[in-house]
Amino acid sequence: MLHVDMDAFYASVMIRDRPELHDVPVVVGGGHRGVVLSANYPARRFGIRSGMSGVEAHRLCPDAVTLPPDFTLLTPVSKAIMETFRTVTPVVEVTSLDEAFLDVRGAGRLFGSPEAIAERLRSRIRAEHGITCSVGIAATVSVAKLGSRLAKPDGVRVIPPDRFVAEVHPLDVGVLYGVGEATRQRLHRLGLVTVGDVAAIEPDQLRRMLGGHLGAHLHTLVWGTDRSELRPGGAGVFGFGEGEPEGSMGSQHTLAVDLTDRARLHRELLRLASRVTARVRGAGRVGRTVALTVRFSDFTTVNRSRTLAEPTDVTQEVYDTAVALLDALLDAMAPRRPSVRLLGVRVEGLRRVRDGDSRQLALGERDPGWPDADRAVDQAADRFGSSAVRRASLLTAADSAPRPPGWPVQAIR
DNA sequence: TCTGGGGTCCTAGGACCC
DNA sequence: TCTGGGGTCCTAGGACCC
Repeated sequence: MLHVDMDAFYASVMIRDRPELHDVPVVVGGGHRGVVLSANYPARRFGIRSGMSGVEAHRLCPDAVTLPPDFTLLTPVSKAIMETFRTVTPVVEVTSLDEAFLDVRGAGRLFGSPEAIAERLRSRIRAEHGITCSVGIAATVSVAKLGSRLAKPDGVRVIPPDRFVAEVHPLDVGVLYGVGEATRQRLHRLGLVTVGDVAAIEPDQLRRMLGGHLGAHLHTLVWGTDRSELRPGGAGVFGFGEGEPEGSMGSQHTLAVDLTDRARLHRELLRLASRVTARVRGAGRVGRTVALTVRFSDFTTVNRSRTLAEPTDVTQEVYDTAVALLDALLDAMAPRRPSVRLLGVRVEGLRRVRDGDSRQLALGERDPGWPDADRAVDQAADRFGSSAVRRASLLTAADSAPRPPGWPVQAIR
């Protein structure tokens, strides 16, 4: 099993063709109210890490160059790299734009040892894309993942089963794939600091201490015996695979300023619902549950959801449901008028559209016009770009400027 | 001028049915 | 009249990942 992880992927790709930025600190993401997505190694020398707030990064290194992520650049590079992986094995589990697990057990005859395969992939990626990556080699997913982390940057680390205890048991439990900050704190409070400390606990006791699933899972992690079979295709980073879905699609946005005004919040919900349902339709899916996320200024976050009688991909239905959920939430909090920092809309319980769905969707008590309006919006977006068509209620003053001939009409309601 | 946006999975309680 | 389990669906929250 190989885990291949690009080094500072977003930053590396964004500055690849800009040599003047190679040796200066570069931060991708961050900015106004955002967090750092990626930082190159010069920036990391100042203590900048991904996940940190943009403000914090700026404090650590005011001279760093900040770039927004350009997915028209990043996505093709990612896809090409994943295709390179598939030249050595068909069993590739893609977990994000910049990392994947490879089952190379069947590739030995053609390509040699896992170490040889790792070096082969690393040199191809360096030659074809001008970026480096790190590889972990082990028997299971979590150990391979740990290996690539320990190998960074630009290295390879093998952790064979017979060296697992010696190499991993002395480390902090937080290094394990699946042990985040909350679980790490919980274990530390129980006096379990290293991986070895947790390994010394009987599985039954671990389950009693932490709950059935987490206890059992943790026991496999501390002995390096978690899963060794991959799920080819992965988590649908580039869209769904062929299997029946389950799953969800959502969109959320931190507002430029916190808002209390309902009309403006509703407008934001319309923007989010439009974006989400366009993706749902584009994937040929419908979903039954609409979920709303609201983060308030004090950073408390609540979720409200409603399951519809029939699955939908109709913008108006998702929007109406999200508005109802938000209004009910805010009404329940009255007379306080909490200010909202972030809104999110998600469609859950997705499944593939079946024959006859579209007719069903257009009948019954539903407004028959909306699916047609959605289709028109999708077609115009295909031709002119997603910013070409918006509800009139989302137009700003700048949008009323004259348009070039042939530019599509914008108003739908 | 603290703390993004895209997801998955698990837990737990209540409703409802058998 | 009281007592009971199991299963499924829905909702809310939380942990985790990149």
